Amino acid sequence: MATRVEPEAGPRSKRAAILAAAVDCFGETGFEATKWSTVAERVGIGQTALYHYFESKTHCLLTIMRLELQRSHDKFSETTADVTDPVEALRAAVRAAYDVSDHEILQMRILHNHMDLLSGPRKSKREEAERVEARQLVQLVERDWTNLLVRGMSQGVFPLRDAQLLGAGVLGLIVSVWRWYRPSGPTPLSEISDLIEGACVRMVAT
Amino acid sequence: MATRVEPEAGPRSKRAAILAAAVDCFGETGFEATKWSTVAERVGIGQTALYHYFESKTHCLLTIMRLELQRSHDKFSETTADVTDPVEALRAAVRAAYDVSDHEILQMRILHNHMDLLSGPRKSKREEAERVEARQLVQLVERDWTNLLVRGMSQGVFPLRDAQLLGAGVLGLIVSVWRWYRPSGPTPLSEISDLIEGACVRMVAT
DNA sequence: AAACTGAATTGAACTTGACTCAAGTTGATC
DNA sequence: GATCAACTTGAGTCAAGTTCAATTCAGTTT
Repeated sequence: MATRVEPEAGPRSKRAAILAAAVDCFGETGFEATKWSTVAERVGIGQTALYHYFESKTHCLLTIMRLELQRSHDKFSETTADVTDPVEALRAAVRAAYDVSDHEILQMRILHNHMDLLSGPRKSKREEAERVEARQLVQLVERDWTNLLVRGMSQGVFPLRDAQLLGAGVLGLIVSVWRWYRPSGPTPLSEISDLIEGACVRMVAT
Repeated sequence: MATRVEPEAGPRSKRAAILAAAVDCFGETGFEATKWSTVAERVGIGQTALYHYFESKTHCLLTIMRLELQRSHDKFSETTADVTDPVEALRAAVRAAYDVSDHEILQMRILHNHMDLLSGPRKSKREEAERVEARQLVQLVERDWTNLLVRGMSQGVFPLRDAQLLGAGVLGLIVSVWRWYRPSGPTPLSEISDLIEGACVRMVAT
Protein backbone atom coordinates (compact mmCIF):
# COMPACT_ATOMS: atom_id res chain seq x y z
CA MET A 1 0.00 0.00 0.00
CA ALA A 2 1.82 3.08 -1.21
CA THR A 3 0.06 5.91 0.55
CA ARG A 4 0.22 9.06 -1.52
CA VAL A 5 1.60 12.17 0.12
CA GLU A 6 -0.71 15.08 -0.54
CA PRO A 7 1.31 18.22 -1.19
CA GLU A 8 -0.20 20.19 1.66
CA ALA A 9 3.08 20.41 3.53
CA GLY A 10 3.87 24.14 3.65
CA PRO A 11 2.46 25.80 6.76
CA ARG A 12 1.22 28.75 4.79
CA SER A 13 -0.12 26.63 1.94
CA LYS A 14 -3.74 27.35 1.09
CA ARG A 15 -4.24 24.15 -0.90
CA ALA A 16 -6.57 22.63 1.68
CA ALA A 17 -8.55 25.84 1.98
CA ILE A 18 -8.91 26.03 -1.79
CA LEU A 19 -10.11 22.44 -1.99
CA ALA A 20 -12.65 23.03 0.76
CA ALA A 21 -13.96 26.20 -0.87
CA ALA A 22 -14.06 24.52 -4.26
CA VAL A 23 -16.08 21.61 -2.88
CA ASP A 24 -18.61 24.05 -1.46
CA CYS A 25 -18.85 26.06 -4.67
CA PHE A 26 -18.81 23.16 -7.12
CA GLY A 27 -21.19 21.15 -4.98
CA GLU A 28 -23.77 23.87 -4.47
CA THR A 29 -23.50 25.97 -7.62
CA GLY A 30 -22.16 23.32 -9.98
CA PHE A 31 -18.72 23.13 -11.56
CA GLU A 32 -19.47 24.96 -14.79
CA ALA A 33 -21.64 27.55 -13.11
CA THR A 34 -19.08 28.59 -10.48
CA LYS A 35 -16.46 31.07 -11.55
CA TRP A 36 -12.92 30.06 -10.69
CA SER A 37 -12.43 33.58 -9.40
CA THR A 38 -15.25 33.10 -6.90
CA VAL A 39 -13.30 30.27 -5.30
CA ALA A 40 -10.30 32.57 -4.99
CA GLU A 41 -12.47 35.25 -3.42
CA ARG A 42 -13.86 32.84 -0.85
CA VAL A 43 -10.36 31.76 0.14
CA GLY A 44 -9.25 35.37 0.23
CA ILE A 45 -6.59 35.37 -2.50
CA GLY A 46 -6.29 36.69 -6.05
CA GLN A 47 -7.47 34.56 -8.95
CA THR A 48 -4.02 33.90 -10.23
CA ALA A 49 -2.78 32.58 -6.91
CA LEU A 50 -4.95 29.53 -7.58
CA TYR A 51 -2.57 28.52 -10.33
CA HIS A 52 0.19 28.09 -7.82
CA TYR A 53 -1.71 25.10 -6.44
CA PHE A 54 -3.72 23.82 -9.38
CA GLU A 55 -2.89 23.82 -13.05
CA SER A 56 -6.49 24.59 -13.97
CA LYS A 57 -10.04 24.68 -12.68
CA THR A 58 -10.48 21.15 -14.06
CA HIS A 59 -7.30 19.98 -12.32
CA CYS A 60 -8.85 21.06 -9.03
CA LEU A 61 -12.06 19.21 -9.87
CA LEU A 62 -10.18 16.03 -10.75
CA THR A 63 -8.27 16.28 -7.48
CA ILE A 64 -11.52 16.55 -5.53
CA MET A 65 -12.84 13.52 -7.38
CA ARG A 66 -9.73 11.47 -6.70
CA LEU A 67 -9.76 12.32 -3.01
CA GLU A 68 -13.41 11.33 -2.73
CA LEU A 69 -12.77 8.04 -4.51
CA GLN A 70 -9.88 7.34 -2.20
CA ARG A 71 -12.09 8.06 0.79
CA SER A 72 -14.85 5.79 -0.50
CA HIS A 73 -12.47 2.92 -1.08
CA ASP A 74 -10.80 3.34 2.31
CA LYS A 75 -14.13 3.43 4.11
CA PHE A 76 -15.31 0.31 2.30
CA SER A 77 -12.16 -1.54 3.27
CA GLU A 78 -12.27 -0.47 6.90
CA THR A 79 -15.93 -1.35 7.22
CA THR A 80 -15.93 -4.77 5.61
CA ALA A 81 -12.49 -5.97 6.71
CA ASP A 82 -13.60 -7.76 9.86
CA VAL A 83 -17.04 -8.95 8.75
CA THR A 84 -16.99 -12.55 7.60
CA ASP A 85 -20.66 -13.16 6.88
CA PRO A 86 -21.29 -11.94 3.29
CA VAL A 87 -24.79 -10.65 3.98
CA GLU A 88 -23.59 -8.72 7.00
CA ALA A 89 -20.63 -7.40 5.02
CA LEU A 90 -22.98 -6.21 2.29
CA ARG A 91 -25.23 -4.54 4.83
CA ALA A 92 -22.28 -2.89 6.55
CA ALA A 93 -20.89 -1.64 3.23
CA VAL A 94 -24.18 -0.04 2.26
CA ARG A 95 -24.56 1.55 5.66
CA ALA A 96 -21.02 2.89 5.45
CA ALA A 97 -21.76 4.37 2.03
CA TYR A 98 -24.43 6.57 3.59
CA ASP A 99 -22.55 7.36 6.79
CA VAL A 100 -21.18 10.66 5.52
CA SER A 101 -20.87 14.30 6.55
CA ASP A 102 -22.53 17.16 4.66
CA HIS A 103 -19.20 18.06 3.13
CA GLU A 104 -18.71 14.50 1.93
CA ILE A 105 -22.19 14.55 0.41
CA LEU A 106 -21.11 17.50 -1.70
CA GLN A 107 -17.98 15.62 -2.75
CA MET A 108 -20.11 12.63 -3.76
CA ARG A 109 -22.35 14.86 -5.81
CA ILE A 110 -19.38 16.47 -7.53
CA LEU A 111 -17.79 13.09 -8.18
CA HIS A 112 -20.82 11.45 -9.72
CA ASN A 113 -21.87 14.52 -11.69
CA HIS A 114 -18.54 14.48 -13.50
CA MET A 115 -17.68 10.82 -13.90
CA ASP A 116 -17.66 11.33 -17.67
CA LEU A 117 -14.49 13.43 -17.29
CA LEU A 118 -12.62 10.24 -16.45
CA SER A 119 -13.29 8.57 -19.81
CA GLY A 120 -11.38 10.78 -22.23
CA PRO A 121 -7.70 11.73 -21.85
CA ARG A 122 -6.70 15.22 -20.71
CA LYS A 123 -4.29 17.52 -22.48
CA SER A 124 -2.14 18.71 -19.60
CA LYS A 125 0.20 16.46 -17.63
CA ARG A 126 -1.03 16.98 -14.09
CA GLU A 127 -4.68 16.78 -15.07
CA GLU A 128 -4.04 13.52 -16.89
CA ALA A 129 -2.17 12.15 -13.88
CA GLU A 130 -5.12 12.84 -11.60
CA ARG A 131 -7.51 11.42 -14.16
CA VAL A 132 -5.60 8.16 -14.51
CA GLU A 133 -5.33 7.78 -10.77
CA ALA A 134 -9.04 8.48 -10.33
CA ARG A 135 -9.84 6.01 -13.09
CA GLN A 136 -7.87 3.33 -11.27
CA LEU A 137 -9.64 4.12 -8.03
CA VAL A 138 -12.99 3.72 -9.78
CA GLN A 139 -11.95 0.27 -10.91
CA LEU A 140 -10.72 -0.47 -7.39
CA VAL A 141 -14.06 0.49 -5.88
CA GLU A 142 -15.87 -1.57 -8.51
CA ARG A 143 -13.64 -4.50 -7.64
CA ASP A 144 -14.38 -3.97 -3.93
CA TRP A 145 -18.07 -4.60 -4.59
CA THR A 146 -17.49 -7.36 -7.11
CA ASN A 147 -15.23 -9.20 -4.67
CA LEU A 148 -17.81 -8.90 -1.94
CA LEU A 149 -20.36 -10.57 -4.21
CA VAL A 150 -17.91 -13.20 -5.44
CA ARG A 151 -17.12 -14.10 -1.84
CA GLY A 152 -20.80 -14.55 -1.05
CA MET A 153 -21.44 -16.55 -4.19
CA SER A 154 -18.55 -18.93 -3.69
CA GLN A 155 -19.73 -19.51 -0.11
CA GLY A 156 -23.13 -20.40 -1.47
CA VAL A 157 -24.77 -17.55 0.43
CA PHE A 158 -25.58 -15.59 -2.74
CA PRO A 159 -27.01 -17.31 -5.84
CA LEU A 160 -24.53 -17.45 -8.71
CA ARG A 161 -24.77 -14.50 -11.11
CA ASP A 162 -22.46 -12.27 -13.13
CA ALA A 163 -20.76 -10.69 -10.12
CA GLN A 164 -19.17 -7.87 -12.07
CA LEU A 165 -22.40 -6.76 -13.68
CA LEU A 166 -24.41 -7.18 -10.51
CA GLY A 167 -21.73 -5.30 -8.56
CA ALA A 168 -21.98 -2.44 -11.03
CA GLY A 169 -25.73 -2.50 -10.49
CA VAL A 170 -25.48 -2.39 -6.71
CA LEU A 171 -22.97 0.41 -6.89
CA GLY A 172 -25.09 2.26 -9.43
CA LEU A 173 -28.14 1.96 -7.22
CA ILE A 174 -26.27 3.25 -4.18
CA VAL A 175 -24.65 6.26 -5.82
CA SER A 176 -27.75 7.20 -7.81
CA VAL A 177 -29.01 8.72 -4.57
CA TRP A 178 -26.40 11.49 -4.68
CA ARG A 179 -27.99 12.86 -7.85
CA TRP A 180 -31.15 13.94 -6.10
CA TYR A 181 -30.56 13.77 -2.33
CA ARG A 182 -30.39 17.10 -0.48
CA PRO A 183 -29.83 17.31 3.29
CA SER A 184 -32.62 19.90 3.36
CA GLY A 185 -35.03 17.54 1.59
CA PRO A 186 -37.99 15.72 3.15
CA THR A 187 -36.39 12.26 3.41
CA PRO A 188 -33.73 11.69 6.08
CA LEU A 189 -30.62 9.90 4.87
CA SER A 190 -31.11 7.18 7.47
CA GLU A 191 -34.40 6.21 5.87
CA ILE A 192 -32.82 6.08 2.43
CA SER A 193 -29.96 4.04 3.79
CA ASP A 194 -32.33 1.48 5.28
CA LEU A 195 -34.39 1.11 2.12
CA ILE A 196 -31.35 0.77 -0.14
CA GLU A 197 -29.73 -1.67 2.27
CA GLY A 198 -32.75 -3.91 2.05
CA ALA A 199 -32.99 -3.52 -1.71
CA CYS A 200 -29.35 -4.50 -2.17
CA VAL A 201 -29.69 -7.58 -0.02
CA ARG A 202 -32.78 -8.70 -1.93
CA MET A 203 -31.08 -7.99 -5.23
CA VAL A 204 -28.02 -10.01 -4.36
CA ALA A 205 -29.01 -12.64 -1.81
CA THR A 206 -32.41 -13.77 -3.13
CA MET B 1 -52.62 15.39 -23.17
CA ALA B 2 -51.44 18.45 -25.13
CA THR B 3 -48.93 17.10 -27.60
CA ARG B 4 -46.27 19.67 -28.27
CA VAL B 5 -45.64 20.68 -31.85
CA GLU B 6 -41.91 20.64 -32.53
CA PRO B 7 -40.97 23.60 -34.72
CA GLU B 8 -39.50 21.52 -37.50
CA ALA B 9 -42.07 22.64 -40.00
CA GLY B 10 -40.13 24.48 -42.72
CA PRO B 11 -38.99 22.16 -45.50
CA ARG B 12 -35.51 23.70 -45.53
CA SER B 13 -35.23 23.81 -41.75
CA LYS B 14 -32.05 22.26 -40.44
CA ARG B 15 -33.28 21.94 -36.88
CA ALA B 16 -33.53 18.17 -37.01
CA ALA B 17 -30.08 17.89 -38.61
CA ILE B 18 -28.60 20.12 -35.92
CA LEU B 19 -30.19 18.08 -33.14
CA ALA B 20 -28.88 14.86 -34.66
CA ALA B 21 -25.38 16.23 -35.09
CA ALA B 22 -25.43 17.67 -31.58
CA VAL B 23 -26.46 14.33 -30.10
CA ASP B 24 -23.52 12.67 -31.85
CA CYS B 25 -21.03 15.32 -30.75
CA PHE B 26 -22.30 15.79 -27.19
CA GLY B 27 -22.68 12.04 -26.70
CA GLU B 28 -19.27 11.06 -27.97
CA THR B 29 -17.08 14.05 -27.13
CA GLY B 30 -19.07 15.41 -24.20
CA PHE B 31 -21.04 18.65 -24.04
CA GLU B 32 -18.33 20.91 -22.65
CA ALA B 33 -15.64 19.41 -24.82
CA THR B 34 -17.45 19.86 -28.12
CA LYS B 35 -17.24 23.24 -29.73
CA TRP B 36 -20.56 24.65 -30.80
CA SER B 37 -18.92 25.51 -34.12
CA THR B 38 -18.08 21.86 -34.71
CA VAL B 39 -21.77 21.05 -34.69
CA ALA B 40 -22.33 23.72 -37.31
CA GLU B 41 -19.51 22.30 -39.42
CA ARG B 42 -20.95 18.80 -39.27
CA VAL B 43 -24.34 20.09 -40.43
CA GLY B 44 -22.70 22.15 -43.14
CA ILE B 45 -23.70 25.65 -42.05
CA GLY B 46 -21.99 28.67 -40.51
CA GLN B 47 -21.73 28.92 -36.73
CA THR B 48 -24.14 31.81 -36.51
CA ALA B 49 -26.87 29.94 -38.35
CA LEU B 50 -27.21 27.79 -35.23
CA TYR B 51 -28.63 30.77 -33.42
CA HIS B 52 -31.56 30.86 -35.77
CA TYR B 53 -32.71 27.56 -34.29
CA PHE B 54 -31.33 27.58 -30.75
CA GLU B 55 -30.80 30.46 -28.40
CA SER B 56 -27.59 28.93 -27.10
CA LYS B 57 -25.53 25.75 -26.93
CA THR B 58 -27.21 25.00 -23.62
CA HIS B 59 -30.65 25.57 -25.11
CA CYS B 60 -29.86 22.86 -27.65
CA LEU B 61 -28.71 20.53 -24.88
CA LEU B 62 -31.85 21.13 -22.86
CA THR B 63 -33.95 20.43 -25.95
CA ILE B 64 -32.16 17.12 -26.50
CA MET B 65 -32.78 16.24 -22.87
CA ARG B 66 -36.45 17.12 -23.05
CA LEU B 67 -36.98 15.09 -26.21
CA GLU B 68 -35.27 12.09 -24.66
CA LEU B 69 -37.39 12.36 -21.52
CA GLN B 70 -40.51 12.58 -23.65
CA ARG B 71 -39.44 9.48 -25.55
CA SER B 72 -38.75 7.57 -22.33
CA HIS B 73 -42.11 8.44 -20.87
CA ASP B 74 -43.97 7.60 -24.07
CA LYS B 75 -42.22 4.27 -24.38
CA PHE B 76 -43.02 3.42 -20.77
CA SER B 77 -46.68 4.22 -21.29
CA GLU B 78 -46.98 2.26 -24.52
CA THR B 79 -45.24 -0.74 -23.05
CA THR B 80 -47.08 -1.03 -19.77
CA ALA B 81 -50.51 0.13 -20.89
CA ASP B 82 -51.95 -3.26 -21.68
CA VAL B 83 -50.14 -5.36 -19.07
CA THR B 84 -52.26 -5.98 -16.00
CA ASP B 85 -49.99 -8.24 -13.94
CA PRO B 86 -47.67 -5.94 -11.95
CA VAL B 87 -44.66 -8.25 -12.17
CA GLU B 88 -45.07 -8.58 -15.92
CA ALA B 89 -45.55 -4.85 -16.25
CA LEU B 90 -42.33 -4.27 -14.31
CA ARG B 91 -40.45 -6.74 -16.49
CA ALA B 92 -41.84 -5.18 -19.65
CA ALA B 93 -40.91 -1.68 -18.49
CA VAL B 94 -37.32 -2.68 -17.76
CA ARG B 95 -37.00 -4.46 -21.09
CA ALA B 96 -38.41 -1.42 -22.87
CA ALA B 97 -35.87 0.81 -21.12
CA TYR B 98 -33.06 -1.14 -22.77
CA ASP B 99 -34.75 -1.58 -26.14
CA VAL B 100 -33.04 1.40 -27.72
CA SER B 101 -31.07 2.36 -30.82
CA ASP B 102 -27.45 3.53 -30.75
CA HIS B 103 -28.59 7.08 -31.24
CA GLU B 104 -30.97 6.80 -28.31
CA ILE B 105 -28.17 5.44 -26.17
CA LEU B 106 -26.24 8.63 -26.82
CA GLN B 107 -29.30 10.68 -25.89
CA MET B 108 -29.58 8.72 -22.64
CA ARG B 109 -25.96 9.37 -21.87
CA ILE B 110 -26.35 13.07 -22.57
CA LEU B 111 -29.51 13.26 -20.49
CA HIS B 112 -28.12 11.57 -17.42
CA ASN B 113 -24.75 13.29 -17.58
CA HIS B 114 -26.47 16.66 -17.32
CA MET B 115 -29.41 16.07 -15.03
CA ASP B 116 -27.96 18.66 -12.66
CA LEU B 117 -28.77 21.36 -15.23
CA LEU B 118 -32.44 20.87 -14.42
CA SER B 119 -32.14 21.90 -10.78
CA GLY B 120 -31.19 25.56 -11.04
CA PRO B 121 -33.13 28.17 -13.06
CA ARG B 122 -31.78 29.48 -16.38
CA LYS B 123 -31.31 33.09 -17.29
CA SER B 124 -32.82 33.17 -20.77
CA LYS B 125 -36.49 32.61 -21.49
CA ARG B 126 -36.38 29.76 -23.96
CA GLU B 127 -33.76 27.84 -21.97
CA GLU B 128 -35.85 28.18 -18.85
CA ALA B 129 -38.94 27.01 -20.75
CA GLU B 130 -37.16 23.85 -21.87
CA ARG B 131 -35.77 23.31 -18.39
CA VAL B 132 -39.14 23.57 -16.71
CA GLU B 133 -40.69 21.23 -19.23
CA ALA B 134 -37.87 18.73 -18.82
CA ARG B 135 -38.18 18.98 -15.06
CA GLN B 136 -41.87 18.13 -15.29
CA LEU B 137 -41.11 15.19 -17.54
CA VAL B 138 -38.60 13.90 -15.00
CA GLN B 139 -41.30 13.98 -12.36
CA LEU B 140 -43.68 12.31 -14.78
CA VAL B 141 -41.24 9.46 -15.41
CA GLU B 142 -40.64 9.11 -11.69
CA ARG B 143 -44.39 8.94 -11.18
CA ASP B 144 -44.64 6.30 -13.92
CA TRP B 145 -42.42 4.00 -11.92
CA THR B 146 -43.91 4.90 -8.56
CA ASN B 147 -47.42 4.20 -9.86
CA LEU B 148 -46.31 0.84 -11.20
CA LEU B 149 -45.06 -0.07 -7.73
CA VAL B 150 -48.12 1.35 -5.98
CA ARG B 151 -50.35 -0.73 -8.21
CA GLY B 152 -48.43 -3.90 -7.36
CA MET B 153 -48.42 -3.10 -3.65
CA SER B 154 -52.14 -2.38 -3.42
CA GLN B 155 -52.81 -5.65 -5.27
CA GLY B 156 -50.72 -7.42 -2.67
CA VAL B 157 -48.28 -8.65 -5.30
CA PHE B 158 -45.44 -6.46 -4.02
CA PRO B 159 -44.69 -6.12 -0.28
CA LEU B 160 -45.57 -2.68 1.11
CA ARG B 161 -42.66 -0.23 1.04
CA ASP B 162 -42.06 3.47 0.37
CA ALA B 163 -43.06 3.33 -3.30
CA GLN B 164 -41.61 6.71 -4.17
CA LEU B 165 -38.21 5.97 -2.71
CA LEU B 166 -38.13 2.45 -4.10
CA GLY B 167 -39.22 3.76 -7.48
CA ALA B 168 -36.36 6.23 -7.45
CA GLY B 169 -34.06 3.34 -6.64
CA VAL B 170 -35.31 1.17 -9.48
CA LEU B 171 -35.04 4.07 -11.89
CA GLY B 172 -31.57 4.94 -10.58
CA LEU B 173 -30.44 1.36 -11.02
CA ILE B 174 -31.73 1.21 -14.58
CA VAL B 175 -30.27 4.48 -15.79
CA SER B 176 -26.96 4.00 -13.99
CA VAL B 177 -26.06 1.70 -16.87
CA TRP B 178 -25.88 4.60 -19.34
CA ARG B 179 -22.93 6.06 -17.43
CA TRP B 180 -20.62 3.22 -18.37
CA TYR B 181 -22.26 1.19 -21.13
CA ARG B 182 -20.70 1.42 -24.59
CA PRO B 183 -22.07 -0.48 -27.61
CA SER B 184 -18.47 -1.41 -28.41
CA GLY B 185 -17.94 -2.87 -24.93
CA PRO B 186 -17.68 -6.55 -24.00
CA THR B 187 -21.17 -6.96 -22.53
CA PRO B 188 -24.16 -7.03 -24.90
CA LEU B 189 -27.07 -4.87 -23.88
CA SER B 190 -29.39 -7.87 -23.88
CA GLU B 191 -27.36 -9.47 -21.10
CA ILE B 192 -27.44 -6.29 -19.06
CA SER B 193 -31.17 -5.99 -19.65
CA ASP B 194 -31.78 -9.52 -18.38
CA LEU B 195 -29.71 -9.06 -15.25
CA ILE B 196 -31.26 -5.72 -14.35
CA GLU B 197 -34.74 -7.06 -15.05
CA GLY B 198 -34.17 -9.84 -12.54
CA ALA B 199 -32.61 -7.48 -10.03
CA CYS B 200 -35.55 -5.09 -10.21
CA VAL B 201 -38.08 -7.87 -9.71
CA ARG B 202 -36.19 -9.19 -6.69
CA MET B 203 -35.83 -5.69 -5.31
CA VAL B 204 -39.52 -4.93 -5.60
CA ALA B 205 -41.42 -8.22 -5.46
CA THR B 206 -39.51 -10.12 -2.77
C1' DA C 1 21.49 42.45 10.82
C1' DA C 2 22.13 41.88 5.90
C1' DA C 3 21.92 38.76 2.20
C1' DC C 4 19.81 34.95 0.22
C1' DT C 5 16.27 31.47 -0.97
C1' DG C 6 12.15 29.42 -2.59
C1' DA C 7 7.27 29.54 -1.88
C1' DA C 8 3.41 32.43 -2.48
C1' DT C 9 1.05 36.20 -4.75
C1' DT C 10 -0.23 39.77 -8.01
C1' DG C 11 -1.70 42.89 -12.17
C1' DA C 12 -1.90 43.06 -16.76
C1' DA C 13 -2.00 40.93 -21.07
C1' DC C 14 -3.50 36.95 -23.84
C1' DT C 15 -6.61 33.07 -25.66
C1' DT C 16 -10.57 30.76 -26.60
C1' DG C 17 -15.09 29.93 -27.60
C1' DA C 18 -19.84 31.35 -27.02
C1' DC C 19 -22.67 34.82 -28.63
C1' DT C 20 -24.58 39.47 -31.26
C1' DC C 21 -25.64 42.32 -35.07
C1' DA C 22 -26.39 44.35 -39.44
C1' DA C 23 -26.53 43.03 -43.92
C1' DG C 24 -27.27 39.69 -47.38
C1' DT C 25 -29.34 35.41 -49.89
C1' DT C 26 -32.77 32.01 -50.98
C1' DG C 27 -37.11 30.08 -52.29
C1' DA C 28 -42.10 29.78 -52.07
C1' DT C 29 -46.07 32.42 -53.38
C1' DC C 30 -48.66 35.83 -55.65
C1' DG D 1 -40.57 39.21 -61.50
C1' DA D 2 -41.88 41.39 -56.89
C1' DT D 3 -42.56 40.32 -52.12
C1' DC D 4 -41.82 38.42 -47.80
C1' DA D 5 -40.34 35.30 -44.44
C1' DA D 6 -37.08 31.98 -43.53
C1' DC D 7 -32.55 31.38 -43.48
C1' DT D 8 -27.34 32.42 -43.64
C1' DT D 9 -23.15 34.93 -43.16
C1' DG D 10 -18.83 37.92 -41.95
C1' DA D 11 -17.16 40.72 -38.76
C1' DG D 12 -17.13 41.66 -34.74
C1' DT D 13 -17.99 41.75 -28.88
C1' DC D 14 -17.62 39.73 -24.47
C1' DA D 15 -16.75 36.80 -20.45
C1' DA D 16 -13.96 33.64 -18.22
C1' DG D 17 -9.99 30.79 -17.98
C1' DT D 18 -5.15 31.06 -18.36
C1' DT D 19 -0.13 32.84 -18.83
C1' DC D 20 3.76 35.43 -17.37
C1' DA D 21 7.06 38.60 -15.62
C1' DA D 22 7.56 41.11 -11.58
C1' DT D 23 7.06 41.30 -6.52
C1' DT D 24 6.31 40.20 -1.63
C1' DC D 25 6.92 37.30 2.22
C1' DA D 26 8.93 33.90 5.79
C1' DG D 27 12.41 31.45 7.06
C1' DT D 28 17.62 30.35 6.74
C1' DT D 29 22.44 31.34 6.10
C1' DT D 30 26.52 34.10 6.94
